[in-house]
Amino acid sequence: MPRSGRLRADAARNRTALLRAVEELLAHHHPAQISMDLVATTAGVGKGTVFHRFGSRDGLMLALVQERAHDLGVAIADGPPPLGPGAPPRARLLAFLSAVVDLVSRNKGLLAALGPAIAAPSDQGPREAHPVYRTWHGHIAGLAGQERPDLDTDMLAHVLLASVHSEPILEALARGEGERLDRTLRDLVTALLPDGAASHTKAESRHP
Amino acid sequence: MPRSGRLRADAARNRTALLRAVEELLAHHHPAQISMDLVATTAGVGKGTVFHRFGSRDGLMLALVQERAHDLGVAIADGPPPLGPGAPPRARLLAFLSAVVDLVSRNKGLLAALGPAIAAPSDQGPREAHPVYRTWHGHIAGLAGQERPDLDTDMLAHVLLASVHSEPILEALARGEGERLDRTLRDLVTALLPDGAASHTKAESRHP
DNA sequence: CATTAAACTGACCAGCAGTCCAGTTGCTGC
DNA sequence: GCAGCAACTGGACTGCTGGTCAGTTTAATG
Repeated sequence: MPRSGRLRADAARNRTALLRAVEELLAHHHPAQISMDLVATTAGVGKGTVFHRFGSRDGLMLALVQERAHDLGVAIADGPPPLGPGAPPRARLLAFLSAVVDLVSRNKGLLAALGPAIAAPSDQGPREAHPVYRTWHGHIAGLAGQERPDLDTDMLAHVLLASVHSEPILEALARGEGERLDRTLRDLVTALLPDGAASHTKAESRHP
Repeated sequence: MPRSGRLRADAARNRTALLRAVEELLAHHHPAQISMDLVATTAGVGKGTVFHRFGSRDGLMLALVQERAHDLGVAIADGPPPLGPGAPPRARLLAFLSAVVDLVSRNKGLLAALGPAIAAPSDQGPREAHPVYRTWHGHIAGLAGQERPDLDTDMLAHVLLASVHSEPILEALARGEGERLDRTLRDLVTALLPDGAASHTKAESRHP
């Protein structure tokens, strides 16, 4: 898997063709029955090309997820409130969770693709969660920690994110019931971070 | 996969040998690298026997999970409070969540085994969640609904259960950090179901 | 247009879940 | 006790998968 320098014209074309192919296949088939051969054929390239570019099945899925998550990443870093900086943590958190639910809802297969990729390739030691998960997790934990530094916000963030990995919930999302999940997460967060929870308006978070 | 009538002596012996084998393999290896061939060899039987008894890889995993979950199932149906009937819903819910976290913690691979089995074998329509998940989900939703019938407790139960399916959380559990998860779930539930939440002591839940 | 490194390809490999059936074995009625 | 049979057993076999590689093509550069 070549480093991300400038891609040759044909390479770039094939790269996007492959991502588009996965995207489409994921919309109509369950991830488990999408073979790399099928992806390659759909994209109109040889199978070797897939592995030359993405290294592995997980690499391909990861690339797709990163592409889809890119906009949201920009929005929380630089965008306008309440998603971006400026709004109070609780509002930002609620906005972020809504955005994630929305993102996942609109892309049925997105997290189904992410799921396997977040798991172990083999049984090496500590395992690295992939960048998208890390970013989302850090964002949630950070915001929650500003309002409730007394909680284990690290674990809390994992719990909240877990909901978009669960099969039954992904099914519900596929059925268009994203609103229900959004509402439930909202209820949870508002119950946990009541309106004036922060001890200081200008939050001074403690980093343990 | 034969119906669950009385098993012949040798069949019963092989059945438990196979379950023990999976159990042990799951303790030392990642689920993805446990082949049915390996399971059969470890148990000292032929591969055909595995499929004759359990039908499929998922069937085998499911059987193991059911065995492990059996005691808990009995405890919530007939056992003493707070796990069993008799205690107020909130206390039962907290006790149940602790028990689940405990169960999963003590069996690293248990939910890792359950994970794939809960997913789609192919892309048939509605998909059946397996019995253990259904039971757990129904229990949580029922208890929560008694205290807060205004909430979408069905979705809430999915969200709470999702935490024991998440890879990062399973890792944490494997590292012995079950207490952290237990605490976090506790915080969530107590925030959501405050002490005297139920409008009626004898709850009358609404089934949508 | 010549050169070169990058990119492409599809035959190939090892390993997997699941099938199949010929041979074996525990059970049951007599 | 034993005969007969259904249930059980095992391991060779199949079809498919993710991943590899040596040989070929092609975009970029001066």
